[in-house]
Amino acid sequence: MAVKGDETRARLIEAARTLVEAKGYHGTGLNEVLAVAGAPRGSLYHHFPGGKDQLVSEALAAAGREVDGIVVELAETAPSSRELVKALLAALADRMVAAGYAKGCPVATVALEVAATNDALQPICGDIYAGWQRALADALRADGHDAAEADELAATVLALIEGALVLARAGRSRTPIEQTSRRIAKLLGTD
Amino acid sequence: MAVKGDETRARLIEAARTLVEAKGYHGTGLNEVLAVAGAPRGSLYHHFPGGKDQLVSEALAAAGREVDGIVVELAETAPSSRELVKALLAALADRMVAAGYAKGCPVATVALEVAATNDALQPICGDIYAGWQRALADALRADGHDAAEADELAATVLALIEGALVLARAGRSRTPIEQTSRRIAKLLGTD
DNA sequence: CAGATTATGTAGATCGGTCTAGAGAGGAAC
DNA sequence: GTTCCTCTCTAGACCGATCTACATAATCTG
Repeated sequence: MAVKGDETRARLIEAARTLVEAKGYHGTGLNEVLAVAGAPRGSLYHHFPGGKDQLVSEALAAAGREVDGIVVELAETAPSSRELVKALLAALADRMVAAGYAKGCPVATVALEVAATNDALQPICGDIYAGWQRALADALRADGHDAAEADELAATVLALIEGALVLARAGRSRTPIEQTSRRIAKLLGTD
Repeated sequence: MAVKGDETRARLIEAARTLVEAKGYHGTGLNEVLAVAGAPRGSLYHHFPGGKDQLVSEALAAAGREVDGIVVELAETAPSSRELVKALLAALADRMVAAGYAKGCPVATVALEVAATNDALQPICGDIYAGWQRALADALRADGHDAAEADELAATVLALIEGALVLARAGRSRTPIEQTSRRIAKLLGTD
């Protein structure tokens, strides 16, 4: 039956997503994923014949979509892309603190770990970031920013967000995120 | 013979520094460190009785000082803190590409891996970032920036650098670094 | 019954860490 | 000057735990 199998599969992805965000690719063992998901070993290799890399790939993709969802939700009330970015930073900071600094950017840790060593996972991380940057550039263009500059500006804003999350987790403090958030206003528009 | 011991110790730190920057804390095995350093297992636990955590701690500290050195060197010719940051970004990009994207920020990967799980290493990562931020704030103040804003501005610039390195490694491209470098002018002063 | 999924068990490698033995360079004693 | 002692450091075997991956059997569903 498809239902039960899909549930197990979803639980495995969810567990992998959480653990990988907290401890990275190498820091997350399949035993721990299985324990958190409450699934037996056999199920893992049935649903993910590609092994750990396939599981982590799908977990990263799911995490990317989760952030997309947060953005979409925030976009409904944000009056401008500038306010959207500030709201996103606040939401990411809340999420990070609530998790005891076990959450930050769900892609960054793996991206750094595998950049030079895992040709299967590296492009996946790159694609997620590219998607975020594209969406950000679209929002900036829709907001009146110069079309030619939107791409560059989107990369800068994305870098600021990622960097702020790194500093915040390293120092176990949301201060860097708040500091960066205030400065982003100066970068995005003149009001 | 104190000399020979110090050499072995230094080789172990150097090997750990390189491997940890490339693959992170969990991704770096002591066997590999020993192989690269050409040292036997006994030497490791003689010089680092605290085990892996002590070795990585000292490797991170050494990496932090290496970046300090790069900054000091660049500062001799940079006419302003803004130009210094741009030169630093270019140097980091060169270093990253030359290493086949095995180098980026030597602290970031570990900082993300251990933020919520290793109480011995987390404060060390935090301290290194705090030191960089302090130096940056001093440079900004010396450059005429408002003293009250210097701290916040330093955090933002540091976040921008860290984020640019994450995006660059994730996409195996120096483009994000170049894009953010061009945008730094808008963040740092008005010329 | 057939096919999909779960449930274990286990293989083989590698992990971090510990232990003991020995190599080799000063310094002290005579 | 030679012997011997001591202390630092190297060398490598070894331990239990854990890792990813696979194999096989039991179970469930349509």
